[in-house]
Amino acid sequence: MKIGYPCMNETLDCSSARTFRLASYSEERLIQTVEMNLACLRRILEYNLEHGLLFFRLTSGLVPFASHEINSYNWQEHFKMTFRRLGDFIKKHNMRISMHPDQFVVLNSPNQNTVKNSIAELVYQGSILDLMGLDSTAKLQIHGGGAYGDKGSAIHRFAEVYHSQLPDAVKARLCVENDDRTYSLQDCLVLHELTGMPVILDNLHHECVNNGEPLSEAVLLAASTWHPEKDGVLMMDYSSQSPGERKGKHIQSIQEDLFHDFLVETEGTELDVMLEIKDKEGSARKALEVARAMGRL
DNA sequence: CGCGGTCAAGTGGCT
DNA sequence: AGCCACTTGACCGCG
Repeated sequence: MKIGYPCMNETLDCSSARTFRLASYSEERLIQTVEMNLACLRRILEYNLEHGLLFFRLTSGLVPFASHEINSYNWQEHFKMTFRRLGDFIKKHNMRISMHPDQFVVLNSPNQNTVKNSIAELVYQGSILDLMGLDSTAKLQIHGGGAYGDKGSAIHRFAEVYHSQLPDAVKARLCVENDDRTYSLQDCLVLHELTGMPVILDNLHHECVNNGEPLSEAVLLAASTWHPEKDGVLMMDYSSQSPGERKGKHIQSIQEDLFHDFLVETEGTELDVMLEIKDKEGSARKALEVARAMGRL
């Protein structure tokens, strides 16, 4: 089992998601920013290695405006070697990588322009992983999208876009994750049937929206959608509810007893865990200790 | 130099 | 009807 955290490191004094306003766009600014972002990413990966954190989610902000029409610069070529070196480091240390395109990526939107922009964003994020030379076990995780008052047809529209419009390079990496209000695990399993995409399970979202499956059963169902060679082992997002706050809100810092219970419930299934917890690597390191003490690493 | 309004993009639940 | 949260705040103009 690999344990990790998303996007940013709070210990280090750098960000790999620096950006700028569209109004300030220039090629020079773009190059400068990407350079800083990738340098910071390198430091984060080194930190992670040093602390045994072998799962990491890359921020989608590595290359600002990468899928925006204003950006016609060939940053792929310009940063080719830097990406390759990052990828070599990742592979050398057997790290697992994911990316999570944000809420604007909606493949089943009735708005064709939204779909077009979504695909461009997926192509961009996939190309990061391609430039790093990572295989298809490095994943892009998205949600089902909107329901538009008729989730059944929204699901089928998703599948149709998947088959008719997505490049193979994206399809090879795409996964669907259950969300906290619309697409349950069961809905994601239908999407899996229609497309072959593996299903990422988020335990907190599953608490919010489910069809009565206990977590232990949900984990088995999700794991069955992962092809061991092509996809790697099941990825899960782990969090717990922030007490007294809006349903689905992530907790500030890991509660070790709950994480312990989670590991008990998932016993017997191989999985990599992404900790979606506010204090990032702090909680990830605590989780590592819990897992270590239980002999799960 | 610190604060606060705003930032490329969509959706649905809550107040 | 408008606000807010979402995998992650960061930028930038203003005082």
